[in-house]
Amino acid sequence: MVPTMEPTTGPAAPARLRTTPSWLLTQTAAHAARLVAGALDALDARGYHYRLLAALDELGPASQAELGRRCGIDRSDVVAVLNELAAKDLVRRAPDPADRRRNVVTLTTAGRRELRRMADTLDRVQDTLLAPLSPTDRGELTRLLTTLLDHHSGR
Amino acid sequence: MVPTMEPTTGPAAPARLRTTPSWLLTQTAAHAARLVAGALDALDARGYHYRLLAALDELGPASQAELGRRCGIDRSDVVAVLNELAAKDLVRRAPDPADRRRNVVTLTTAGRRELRRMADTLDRVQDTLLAPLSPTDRGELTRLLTTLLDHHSGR
DNA sequence: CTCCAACGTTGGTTCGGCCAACATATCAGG
DNA sequence: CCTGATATGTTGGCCGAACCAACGTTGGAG
Repeated sequence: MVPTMEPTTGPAAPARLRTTPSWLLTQTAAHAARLVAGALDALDARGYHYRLLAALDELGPASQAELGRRCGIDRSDVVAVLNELAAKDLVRRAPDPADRRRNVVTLTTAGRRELRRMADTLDRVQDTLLAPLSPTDRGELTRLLTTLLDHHSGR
Repeated sequence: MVPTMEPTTGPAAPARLRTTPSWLLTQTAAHAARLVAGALDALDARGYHYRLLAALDELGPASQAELGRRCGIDRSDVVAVLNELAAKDLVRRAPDPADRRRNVVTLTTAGRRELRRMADTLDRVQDTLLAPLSPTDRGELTRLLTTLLDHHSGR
């Protein structure tokens, strides 16, 4: 299930909070996460699933550690999510002959198809999320956030 | 304890993610949350504690439900956090004579002092967080996020 | 050959955000 | 006046994202 939380016209938050960037960031992110979760829920997926599928699509077959590093997901969490993806045959996991420590994770055809559905769904979510912003503002926001993200994730 | 996660120069994330606003938002928010949590941890506090103290300082004595509404914190969570704050004498909880369903929560002197410390700490965090942005950009970011937040929280 | 590093895996933890249920108290309508 | 809807505080849960420690296996560099 997924949170409902419709337009509950809440009273204004304290000014001290409303003017604190970190608060603005985490709150808007929370709203974004709600939208994403709600949309992915209909596809029986979560954020981690999409991230891994997207990475696999872009990188091609990769090890679990590599996937985790790319997506900012802990190795241990990658295991669990990959189990779920494999159970749905969206992904295949095979031992790497070249390095027997590794598993080579491969995107299946069904996986690629499912990724597409998720991507389409999420595209619509982005529009809902950014609804009040002009195209220019959307670009600005992306630029600013990218700058922050690059800065805070080791260059 | 608090997550460490220093500048682990991670490999670039998939482009599909890096260009998705909701992803940028949640990721930067995660970094922000780490910084905030780390800073507040030194004061033996969490985000919820700061939010409630800040709201109390701005609203004056208020009921728990009101506080929750203002801060976007669930009633049930307010109870727990208020217990912790009361245990440290940062806050006092008394039954409202005018409406016996309610508790009137009051900020103590120690509470006001502690709020100050937190606010100072968090001010420094904002600077760390926004380090790579010019003053102009910081303003822009604040503006954009505020717009989004207002839009998505019932006007 | 020996260590150390990397990998996958298991089994935890924390924090923010939720929901359901209940008892008590208030309040508005019949 | 009574009765039913509504608000409040409280308890006790749940979930997702993000972490961490530890273990056995495997690889590689010295």
